[in-house]
Amino acid sequence: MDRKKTKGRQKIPIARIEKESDCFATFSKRRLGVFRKASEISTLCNVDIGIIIYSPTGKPFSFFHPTMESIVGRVQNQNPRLNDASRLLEAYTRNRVFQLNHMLDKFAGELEAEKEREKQLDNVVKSRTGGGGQGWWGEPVDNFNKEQVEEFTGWLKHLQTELVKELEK
Amino acid sequence: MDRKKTKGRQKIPIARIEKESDCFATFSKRRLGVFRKASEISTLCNVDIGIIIYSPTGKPFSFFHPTMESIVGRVQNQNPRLNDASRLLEAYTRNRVFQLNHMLDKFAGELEAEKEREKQLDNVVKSRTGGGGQGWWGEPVDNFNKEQVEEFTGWLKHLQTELVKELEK
DNA sequence: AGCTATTGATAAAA
DNA sequence: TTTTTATCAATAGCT
Repeated sequence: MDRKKTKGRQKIPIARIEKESDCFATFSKRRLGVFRKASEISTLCNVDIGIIIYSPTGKPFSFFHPTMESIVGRVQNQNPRLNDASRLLEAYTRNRVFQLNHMLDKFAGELEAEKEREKQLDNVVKSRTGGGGQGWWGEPVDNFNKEQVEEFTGWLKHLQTELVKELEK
Repeated sequence: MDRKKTKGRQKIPIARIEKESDCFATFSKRRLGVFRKASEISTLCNVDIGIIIYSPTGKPFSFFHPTMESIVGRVQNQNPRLNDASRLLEAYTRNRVFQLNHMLDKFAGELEAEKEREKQLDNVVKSRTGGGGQGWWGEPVDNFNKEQVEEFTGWLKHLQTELVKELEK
């Protein structure tokens, strides 16, 4: 007998999903769906797009094509004041690397591989935030947990977005 | 005979659509599709999302959630910009703690004393940022090199000062 | 994290 | 552009 294995996709109302586990599952699936759609339209029509979305737990996720700089850059051209915000963010990034290295040096200084890892971290940071890339999810990042990179870059992008929102008022 | 009226949807490669009219048509439809998906996920999961997309002709379109509510809420504040700067700083600090813990976890996981040190670091940072206290620049911290604290808080102060200067303009 | 039965999105045509 | 139709793609409910 061939009973159906599942009910398959069912129609749901577009309203708050109260059950937390369902909400998280839906968010995971649909977030990827939105990013995929964004990627497709940017490729099909050769247009730039940027998305920021916060998870139910408040964690920021983002998608930019080709780069965050290119998206935000256009806004900056219309608002000269934003250049200052950009400089701030750059300074923040530089200091952050310094800060992290310092912390690692203090708390993990005993590790032999530390120097190498610091270098890797530095490279990751540079490659994630530097201009001229092929888009943020071009090449995979070796030697580094992808989730961690997402968290980190997500935060940087989050900060810039907040600044943009603030200064656009 | 009932010949089909159209071929219906056909599979297409995700590659640049060269024909301009097709490209524009696809952009129109898919832009709405992306916005609809964004609206749905924000409703289903009660999350915030923002999208900026540029049309093939360079015209910007955007979708934000929430919209009205968040703006109205800010207007009610006396000094919304300073509050935003504070909020930024708080978010920065929270993320920084999270990030540092992750870094330590990743790069110094081998250390036996790691957990203890993480705890110490966490405590230090928490005492810097602790809610309802005298503010993050309060009293000095035990269990931590004074120089390091100064360096760290110095950077935070610097960031806040810069933000305030920027946002007060 | 995977699997299907369904619903939903959309390419082509008008 | 927007609508209709036929088909392809995304995903809700289960495991």
